[in-house]
Amino acid sequence: MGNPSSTSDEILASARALIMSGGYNGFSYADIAEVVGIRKASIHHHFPSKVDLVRTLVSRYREDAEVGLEAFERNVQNPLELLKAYAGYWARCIEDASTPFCVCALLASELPSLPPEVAKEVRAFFRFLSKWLSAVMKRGSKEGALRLSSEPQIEAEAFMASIHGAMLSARAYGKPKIFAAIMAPALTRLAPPVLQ
Amino acid sequence: MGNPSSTSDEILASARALIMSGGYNGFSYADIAEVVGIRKASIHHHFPSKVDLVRTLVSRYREDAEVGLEAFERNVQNPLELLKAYAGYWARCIEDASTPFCVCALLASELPSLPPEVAKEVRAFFRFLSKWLSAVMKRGSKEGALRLSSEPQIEAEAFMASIHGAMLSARAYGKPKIFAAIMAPALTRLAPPVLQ
DNA sequence: GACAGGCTTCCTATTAGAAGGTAGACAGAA
DNA sequence: TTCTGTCTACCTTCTAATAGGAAGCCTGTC
Repeated sequence: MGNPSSTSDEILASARALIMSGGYNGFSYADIAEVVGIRKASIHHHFPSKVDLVRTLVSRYREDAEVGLEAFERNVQNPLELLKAYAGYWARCIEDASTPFCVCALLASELPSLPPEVAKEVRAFFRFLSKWLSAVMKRGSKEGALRLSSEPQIEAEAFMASIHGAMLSARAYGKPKIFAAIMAPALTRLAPPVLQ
Repeated sequence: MGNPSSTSDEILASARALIMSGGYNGFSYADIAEVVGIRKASIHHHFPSKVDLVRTLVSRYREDAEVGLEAFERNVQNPLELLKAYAGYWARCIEDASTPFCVCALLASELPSLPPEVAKEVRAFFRFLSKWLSAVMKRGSKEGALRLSSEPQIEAEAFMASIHGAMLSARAYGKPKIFAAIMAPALTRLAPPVLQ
């Protein structure tokens, strides 16, 4: 702990990439060991069990998202632009294949078979993202920066569902561009009349 | 082979339920053996390898979907009602917990780590569903039964993304009702002006 | 009708390897 | 010295898969 890229950070980073590709049961300590270049037993020193590792990883993932969204809000005031920035962030991640899928979206799909401690963290991520999107929708509606056709909470859930579904389609078709193609009309629809 | 519920059908049915809960790597031959009440080795008689089993399962899943959607089209002519029937079907499946998730949506999220033969079948399912939705959108647009704000193909992809994303949220929150709550505005938006 | 052969289905037993995890030793840093 | 991080070596359980055989069933032939 301390140096910019400690072993435990490397373990978390490789586990993140592996989960992103195949979910909780899609990777093993042996896979991480090979990527990081240490032995399996050394991983247990940092994370006694697989549950510890993934719990930490998901918790960290949510913290990173919190920091990232706060940064967005400092740079972008307009709620519509904020949603565009969020969708654009994922469009770039998917198109450059750096982060082709949301860790928590993948884990949520496996939720019933996940260890309870991990499931809890995944649910916390969904609640956090939903809350943030709800707040953006609510503010946008009040300021006239967004045109909502339902309650802000429902609009937030629908927006999140589009993001996750579009991500899934991009993966299924192997066509990253489909993500932006799906999100573009969803964003246009939210634009106030004056901008259309 | 022949009797209404053969052993191989029982194996496929239990594998389907197990995949729906935890994906490709979330179940084993031992799990199926316990549910069906036979020995692991007997499963290998029906499906020599796990890839054979899941390939058959996904292929059968697509065939079932084809038959189901054809039945919908015989009973419902109006394109908007067809989309409502499709969303309603999933709403019921999720709410009564009988089929709480789409097998292919779950497998698609794990696509990069799936055996190639299985991945191929999953992609075929997405292409099939996309094609069906596109045709419904196109016809609805021509007949004036749907009000599209984008190209029919894009509307079809966006609709499918909403279905999958809403499914994921219902699972993440453990609240089946959220599925219908997300789909309702999506369907209202597609209704032609005269119906609003 | 009897029976021989083949086929289907399931079994026990076993394999090789991967999984997550532990024990204990060692080297270097604080 | 003690703590940290890593190692080798090992354990147990699970995993998919195979070998070989027993039981039942169908079919054709005498």
